[in-house]
Amino acid sequence: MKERNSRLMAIRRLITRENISSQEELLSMLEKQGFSMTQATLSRDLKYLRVAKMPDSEKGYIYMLTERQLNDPSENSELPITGFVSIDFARGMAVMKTLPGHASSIAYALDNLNSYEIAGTIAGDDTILIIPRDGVVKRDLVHLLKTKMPGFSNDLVN
Amino acid sequence: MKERNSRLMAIRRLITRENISSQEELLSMLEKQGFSMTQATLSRDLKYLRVAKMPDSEKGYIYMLTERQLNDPSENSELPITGFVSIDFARGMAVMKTLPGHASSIAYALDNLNSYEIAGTIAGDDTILIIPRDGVVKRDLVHLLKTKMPGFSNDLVN
DNA sequence: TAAAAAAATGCATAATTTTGCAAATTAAAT
DNA sequence: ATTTAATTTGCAAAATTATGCATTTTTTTA
Repeated sequence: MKERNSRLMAIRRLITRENISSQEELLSMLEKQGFSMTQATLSRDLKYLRVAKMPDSEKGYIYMLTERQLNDPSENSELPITGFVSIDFARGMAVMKTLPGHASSIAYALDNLNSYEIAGTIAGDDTILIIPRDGVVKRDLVHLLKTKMPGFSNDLVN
Repeated sequence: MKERNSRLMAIRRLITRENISSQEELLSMLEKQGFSMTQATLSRDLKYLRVAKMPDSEKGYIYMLTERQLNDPSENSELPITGFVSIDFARGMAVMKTLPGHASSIAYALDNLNSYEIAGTIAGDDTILIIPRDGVVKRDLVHLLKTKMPGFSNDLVN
């Protein structure tokens, strides 16, 4: 149903933007946005969204998004990439190392994949910062690269 | 007290090694290890440790550690850096300002520290984005820079 | 080392979250 | 268009977690 989906989106949005410490609190925020539901449903939504509750120094406890999993089944479209060295994951982002001078061309190619997973890239001389969309995890990105990038091997993933 | 500390350690250990879904469950595990306490105390311990509870596909809900560990075994190896201006922290990352044109050389030097704390850097003309590894916090990075970068002062940290 | 301050803990209970079950709504199949 | 299967939801109650307060234990201070 459409209602449920937009509600789930709204929940994610609220959780990232506000520090919410209870389901009742979140519930009233949702109601202000026009959603009507019970706390029980919200509990199930949070479970579905894999939202975690963690201690917070100022608010006591707050909800926060954790990692997700999902992705597009569009496979193989080949991407001629040379100069790739290795890739690291940190801060929910990927740091790709390339041969000196190769960063921008590879970044350009990555951008042109127009893949959902990648929100954007920034290239230096031999390093590319890949910013994945919210909810996209390491595995999603590895999967993407594996299918789109000839010669990409797990051995190069740190 | 010593008891409390070893208990906190034990809790962290158990949480990383097992998938625990309730405080009662964790409590009985702790009792098997010789700790005696009530659920109330455990609740406070988890809060102190900033342990989050998140939905899990197999166990329903599980506890998990959030932030960090620290590090810094190797000290002082000096790094001749000039052109450094200031550093800011945001989004779990560091944004370093340099004199115009100095960014890439400093970034290069930082890369060559091959320090665990830094996953990678991206340099523009007078700005460097430093991406710390997961778990590495501001203090860790400041410590690293203080020990490796002559002339690095707290005054330059925003 | 006695006194004072701070920290930790248990108890009981409040607050919050999860869930079984039945009803309602939506999607699929005939 | 009906019937059937699947999904979603509310309700009420169970399960789980957090916390105020008094007490004990530990640490500091004089």
